[in-house]
This record gives sequence, structure tokens and C-alpha cells, in this order.
Amino acid sequence: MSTDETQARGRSATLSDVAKAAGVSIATASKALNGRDQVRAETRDRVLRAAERLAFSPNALAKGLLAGRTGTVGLLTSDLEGRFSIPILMGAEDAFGAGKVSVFLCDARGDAIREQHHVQALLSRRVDGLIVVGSSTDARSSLGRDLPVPVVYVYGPSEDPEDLSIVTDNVDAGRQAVEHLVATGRQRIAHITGDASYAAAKDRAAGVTAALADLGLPLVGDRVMFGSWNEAWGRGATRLLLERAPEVDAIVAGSDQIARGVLDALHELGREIPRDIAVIGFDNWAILATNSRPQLTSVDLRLEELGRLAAQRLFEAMDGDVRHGVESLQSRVVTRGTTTPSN
Amino acid sequence: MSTDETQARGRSATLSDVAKAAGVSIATASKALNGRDQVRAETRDRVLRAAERLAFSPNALAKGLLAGRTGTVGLLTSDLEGRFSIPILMGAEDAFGAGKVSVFLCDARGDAIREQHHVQALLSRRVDGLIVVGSSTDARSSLGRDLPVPVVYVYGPSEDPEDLSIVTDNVDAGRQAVEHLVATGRQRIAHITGDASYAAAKDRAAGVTAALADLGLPLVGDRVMFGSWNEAWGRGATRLLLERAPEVDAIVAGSDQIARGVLDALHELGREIPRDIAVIGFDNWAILATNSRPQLTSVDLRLEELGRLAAQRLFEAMDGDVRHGVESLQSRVVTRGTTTPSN
DNA sequence: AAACAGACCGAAAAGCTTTTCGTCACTGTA
DNA sequence: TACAGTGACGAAAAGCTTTTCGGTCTGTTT
Repeated sequence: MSTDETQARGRSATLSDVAKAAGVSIATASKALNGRDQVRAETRDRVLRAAERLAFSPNALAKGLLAGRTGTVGLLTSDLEGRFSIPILMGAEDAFGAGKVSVFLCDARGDAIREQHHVQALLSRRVDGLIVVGSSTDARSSLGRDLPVPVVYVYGPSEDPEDLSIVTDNVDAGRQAVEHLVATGRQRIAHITGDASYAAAKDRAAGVTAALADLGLPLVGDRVMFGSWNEAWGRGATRLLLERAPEVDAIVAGSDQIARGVLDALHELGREIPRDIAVIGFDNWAILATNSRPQLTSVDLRLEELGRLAAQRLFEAMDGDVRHGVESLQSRVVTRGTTTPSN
Repeated sequence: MSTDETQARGRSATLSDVAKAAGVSIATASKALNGRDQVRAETRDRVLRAAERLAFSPNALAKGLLAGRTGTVGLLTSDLEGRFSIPILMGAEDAFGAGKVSVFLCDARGDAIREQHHVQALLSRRVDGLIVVGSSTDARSSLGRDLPVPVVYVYGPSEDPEDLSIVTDNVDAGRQAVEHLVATGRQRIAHITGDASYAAAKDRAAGVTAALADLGLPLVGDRVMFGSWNEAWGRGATRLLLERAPEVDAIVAGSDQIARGVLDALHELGREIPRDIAVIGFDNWAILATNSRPQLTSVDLRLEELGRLAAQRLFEAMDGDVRHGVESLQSRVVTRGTTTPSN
């Protein structure tokens, strides 16, 4: 068949191909496809059909080159497991609107040089903004003030107060854990948590002790039990705790992992949960929380919401509305079987 | 100070700015920066210094527009947890070489429409290729044969044998699990696994039964115990199994999650691990495997390697060396305390 | 009939880089 | 002296889209 589809084989169709196929100029084709007026309905139709037929998809590179905006952002993480990054990515995708903005995900693996490398690559790709996900809630070094695009730090704040950081309020999270336990009738509360060198451990512990003090309740075991972020510590600490303070009727575990260890030890020691003793964790990590016996009540740090807010702030910053400092989000308790005798 | 850095405020420097600052033409500046010859050493030096001073970073959009290659690939996933995607992403990043290629990560969340949307967005961004990560090892529908860029399916294969898929050999994985148990002295082996509608469950079970048959060993419990992919099933199935066949001395669990449930139940029933009974899982998911008591021996599905290979195949396909069909990778047993009385 | 308005469309520039090819000056040679 | 050859550099095109502005054509008004 003789055809005027002169589009080269393999190359995807260009606007010029569409225009030729529809028998109009490039300018008219562009206007027709972008819903501009100044195009007769019949002409627009012809162009749209041609575009459809050729599977035309406008070249975002050319568009970005022209507009100065690429509709892409970089998400820089060091979170090897994707435990934080993925929910944050999803929240960001939601906020941006699917398809409107695409996200470059880069994993620096904790290596500053690799991170610098990635930043360079992202800037040369002309991302419209950068989201930096911390590997912990501890403050991390800033990417610097002189980047040509806005940056939002998430989960772990930047050390530079001039930067904008979006974090979960971990002190409040600790407080909420205690308040939930008290609301479900507990009075003798202990706290087993992770490595004291982590801000997450310190902050949650501060919230726990402050809430207990406010309520006039003791911290059972006399002090916060700092240790490591794993199940083994949860088990060991629980055994120690029950020896020293067998009257304990609730344990705030510093993470869901620790909580799993706590539950394990409690089972072994013959305590029934939640009748004899309640347990609450942090992170609300489904794989851990919904598979324990009973299912684990946990403080959800609202990572998707963090991502959504970060994306929104990034948008605002692109439009010139730049903010500074740390913005905190409240966490929220997700109630399951370890604190309430549901099913 | 009077300056010839006429680069507009805020806009990042362009090659034209550099050329002006160095007092040469754009063409010469380009050649100097890209190591082309036909540039005098002194001139090259001047250009390099100017570029440094202006923090010049070449616009990848313009380069991509010209070259027809963008140095970007799309990674399309439906794996909400990032459990498969992140290791695969990291493997791919490794293979591409950090900074040379950037990865768009898109999560379709199991929604075909959203997926189509993302594919469109990626194509309009002119990615050089696509990696599709399945949400399970079951075959998934193909993106189609008429895409303008090569596609590699990872973890779960495409239904279309014309596509290239890179997967772990789950039958072999099941076989390896049995062989490891036998090598460590077990003879009475049972298999508790997930939902029989999943290819992963069926394949691993096939490998287990085939290996047992080859070795002339019985499948303890008489049949594969299919159920669900969670700890509760692992616990329940273990209790059932020990009632029916108390002589069992090893359990192949269909996943690390199930294995955790198995371990839990075995503890409750007073069996000592690995003295009385050994347990092996699949996935080698660190958070589960290294936190159990004892630590869990598991079959590693080598996701990073999968990602690396996918990236490599994608590269080859970009260069015209297109392959078809399913390429299988062997898994590998990671030995820990539930099969060998180490520490 | 002449001028005008309005609707529709096309030419061209801008955005940035790479590459090709042409230009220029200079050196060595016939 | 004239010429070819060479080394260094610049002009310009290509890659694709959007937008502005000017042009054409039809129909209307005085």
C-alpha cells in the first residue's frame, strides 16, 4: 500500500509525522493535541486520529528542554531495604498525581561519594526537585544550600535548619503509645527499646517517660531499657524485666522487631497477651505486626503521609513558596490484639 | 565587579555560558569538555576551568534529544513492599554502573490501568528500556510486542514466550532445600507451603517431591501441605503435622514467613532445633531469617543477581542483541542455625 | 465595492548539546 | 612564489516541541 506514513521504522512517531499524516503544519498539530483553540473541530479530529494511528507520544525531553520543567523528581535514599523509601515513594506518587511526575529512585547505600554521584546525575537530568530520605531519624548532613532545585528531607531531618525537613514526631509517638496503654487500662508500664545512640530511641523514650510523668505513673523497671534493634534484645530484655519487676502489665517496645522478641519471651514465660500484659511497637510494619500472635498493636509513623507532604512542599517550593525548618507529623496508633482482647 | 558571567541568576549554567566565559565557541567548548581532540591543550584548560567555575553540568535532556538515548530505564513494579523491587533495583544499578543510567521506579499497585499510565509516561520520557518486576513468580500478561524499547521481565515471567524473562528456578530451589537437609543428615522430611494457586508454591513443592523421589526418601505427612503465605498457617500446619507424623526430622517451609510460624510452633511443642528437627525457608529475607531463634537457614533467590542480569540483557537488547524466552537463575542455600548446630 | 473583522493555519524561534564540515592561518615543500 | 597539508577553531544543522506572530481566507458591514 502506498502510504504517506513516512515515519522511519523503529523510531517512534514525532509530531512532524502526525502533522504530515493529518495534512497540517506542526504548529497546528501541536495546538490540536494540546486542546488549544484556534483549531477547527474537523481539523482537530483529523490530527487526533492521526496521532492515535501513529501511536504518537510527545517527547518529554523536548518539552522539558523548552519548558524548563521536566516533570521529574529525584528520590535519594540510603535505606537498603526500601522499608521507608517505598511508602514514601508511593505517597509522593500519589501527591504528584500518577503519570504527571515520574520519580528517579537512587540508592546511595550509605556512601557519600555515591550520593554525590547520584545528585550530579539527577541535576544533569534536570529534575525539578529532590527528596532525600534519611536512613534513620537522626539528622543527616545537608546536600548544601546552593543547589539549583528545591530539596525536601524526609524521615530524617537535615542538619541545616535552613533546609526543609518533614519528619514524624517521635516524642509524640512515644507519648501516644503510653496514652493508648493507659486508655486500655494499664498502669505498670515498661519501655524496652533500641540503641540509645539513635534519635528514634531517645525521642520515643522521652515521650514515654514524659507521658508517664504527666499521668503520675511510674516507669516500671525504673529506667528505659536501651539495647539493640532486634528480636534477640527484645527477648533478653523481657526476661530481665520480668525478673526485676514481675508486676509489669504493659511493655512499650521501641520497634516492631523488638516487640516480636518481647512477645516471644512473654509466651515462653507463660504470660497471656493481652490479658496479663499488653505490648505495643513502633513502625506498624505489616509483615511483622500482622503475623504475630496475637497481632501487634503498633504506632504507625505515617510514611505515606510523609511522602505526600514532602511532594506537596516540593511543589510549593518549585512555585517559589520555599519553607524552612522541620515540619512534624503526628503518628497514630493502630490497634490490634496485643493491647485489646478483640478476637 | 564587572563580570562576563552573563549567566542568568538561578538558571543553571549552559554550555553557551561556559563558551562565553572561556572566550571560545560553543563547538570548541563541547569538544574540550568531551575530551575530543582538535583542541589545543591551553584552550581545553581554559574551558575546563570556566566549566568548573560555573558549576556547569551538561543538560541530559538536550543530549538525549540529540543522541536518541537518554540513559534512563523504567522499573515497573507492583510489589507494594519493595521486597523484590529494591534488591532488583540495586542489582540493576550495579550492572548499569552508578550514575551512567538512572532508574525511574514506578509502582502500579496491581492496577492495570495505572500500569498502562506509567508505561505511557515512561515512553514519553524516552527511557531506553523497561524492566518489569512481577508481584509473584506467576506469569503475568505481556506489555505487548510493539513497544519501541526493549523490555525484560524479572521475578515473574511474561506470558508471552517471545518476551525475555529472567526468573529464579523455583523447582531447583525446592530441590536444593531437600538436598541441603539430606546433606545435614535428615531423612524424614515434610513440606509446609503457601497457597497452591501460586506458581512459587507449586514449583518449590515439585522440586521437593522430585528430590525426595530421586533420593528414595518419603515425603513425611504423605502430601505437601498447601495453605497460606503467613506465620499462622506455619504454626497450624506444624501442629497438624506433628500429630500425624511425629517422626518428622525436617520441615521445608515454603517461605521465611511460614518458617517463622513453624519455628514458633516447634518451640511450643518442645522440639529442639536443630537437634530434633531442622527447618529451612525460602527468600532469605534478612529481617525474618536473622531474627529467628535459631537463625533461619533459607534458600536465597538471588534477587540482586536477577536485577544485574536483567540490566545486562536490557543493555544487550538496546544494542540489537535481543533474546527471547525464560532464563533461569539458580538459587542458593544460606546456611544458618535451624539446620546446622553452629553457635 | 471596499474595507474590516474574525477564524483558522503556518513559519519561525527558542531551548541545549553534539557533530560535521568549512574556514583560517600557518608550515613545509616544490 | 605558490601550493598542499595540517592543526585549531567556528558556523550551522539536527533532534522535537511549544508559542508567538503574521498571513490567508471567508464572510460581513458601510
